[in-house]
Amino acid sequence: MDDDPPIADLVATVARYEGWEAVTANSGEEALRRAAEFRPDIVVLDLMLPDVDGFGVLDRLRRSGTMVPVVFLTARDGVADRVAGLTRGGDDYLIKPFAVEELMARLRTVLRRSTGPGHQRSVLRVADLTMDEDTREVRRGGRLLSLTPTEYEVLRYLMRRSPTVLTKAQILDHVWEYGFGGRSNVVELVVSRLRRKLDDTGAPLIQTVRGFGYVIRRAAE
Amino acid sequence: MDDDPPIADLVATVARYEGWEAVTANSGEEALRRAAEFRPDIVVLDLMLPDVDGFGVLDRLRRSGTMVPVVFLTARDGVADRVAGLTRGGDDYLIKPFAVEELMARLRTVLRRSTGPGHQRSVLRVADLTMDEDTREVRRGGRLLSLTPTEYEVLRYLMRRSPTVLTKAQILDHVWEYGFGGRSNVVELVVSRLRRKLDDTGAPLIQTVRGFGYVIRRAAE
DNA sequence: CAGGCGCTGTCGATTCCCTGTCGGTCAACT
DNA sequence: AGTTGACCGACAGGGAATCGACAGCGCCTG
Repeated sequence: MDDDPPIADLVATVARYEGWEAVTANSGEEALRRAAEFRPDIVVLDLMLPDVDGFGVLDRLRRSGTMVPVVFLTARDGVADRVAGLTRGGDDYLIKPFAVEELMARLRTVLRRSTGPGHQRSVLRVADLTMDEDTREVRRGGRLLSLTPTEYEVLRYLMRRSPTVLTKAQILDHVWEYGFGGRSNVVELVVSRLRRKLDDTGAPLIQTVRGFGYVIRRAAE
Repeated sequence: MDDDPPIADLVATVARYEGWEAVTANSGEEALRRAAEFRPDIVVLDLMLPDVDGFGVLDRLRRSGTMVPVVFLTARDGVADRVAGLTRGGDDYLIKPFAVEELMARLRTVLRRSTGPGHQRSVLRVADLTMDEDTREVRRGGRLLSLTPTEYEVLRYLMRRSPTVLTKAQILDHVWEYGFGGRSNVVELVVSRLRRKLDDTGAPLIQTVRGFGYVIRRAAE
């Protein structure tokens, strides 16, 4: 549910890629109509709607009795503060421009805690490397690693998609904010820094596929 | 059970987040009906109902023979004094606007008193730090600390959710009253003050996850 | 009712760390 | 051996976190 098609499509595409069904709407009216018939498990609502008031949409959504969790999108200098208070219930919000993986991570988190009874932890694992998404602890063979936010995000994306090989462009598009200008070697750089921290102990985990991209997986035969 | 959907939703969402089941009602009639079929363990009743008399609801609830504990919500200049007389027997009340963590803490306390046989104490513990929610005593390795109300609430939230990493927005949304505008660094400040008191003795307990938020947990290896 | 005190939040200075750019070097494939 | 792609050291700009100083407020006390 969004205002400008690019963003809505972006979100829908990524969600579908994740294996979810997704429908989009270009106005508040349409959003409410489609939500009523589609019965979504989660709603992504852009509050910077040109014609409609995003909060109005939210109100009517709630008033119709649905408790579906909502994740809001908002511009930095927009209604960010008014939104802030809405994260209380387990709903969440992101400031545009955001990174696609960040959005998906938030959606997964909200879904996990809104549907499941207890908070079952989400722990990613590749070989002897583990990542706990609640505590943000990353361990290689038990040893705790200290990662910066960017390193953490890149590693999460690699682990989540493991053992798929990802191109640098894919990594850039998912982990950095959409519209990131830097056609540079940031990805290489972050991978390099990650390797230094990860492979400090044990065999190399992140492997280069020359001319294509990177994978994280147990060293191949 | 509430008047305006936002507050009712807020309460229900937070309760569900805690792992509880929750149903809401938009009128006194509906509240009584749903209470009869749902058989709740606890009722949150907003006394500032536009059409219905909150006390009437309470009376009829009691008249129907249920001893379910009730926690009231009321405006500051409302019927606070009349409510006070009703809070005997394990019930309680909050003045709006309240902080959600405060509400949840009260609900937990009332439930503990009403269902449990004896008053089993609720003591939170992280490493050598303990918090007794009955006596409000906080100790670091036996040494008693003197915390201000805000510090106490922030610490409780951090301890209760430990070892999950919480964003500043989460902390702000849960510990401060809903509708708190503060686009400021209050959270950072309170954490700073807490640290000075906590880490006075022993290793740092509240850790910064740069670019993300804070956790309280035993210092990592 | 004035004064004092403790609590809370704002402001701003400082420090530290993260991030991305540049460019030289190295490795791999042809 | 040449060419292309990958790696990573060094550096600088910017942003995040911390905390001292202070002001407003409410509460208690005299």
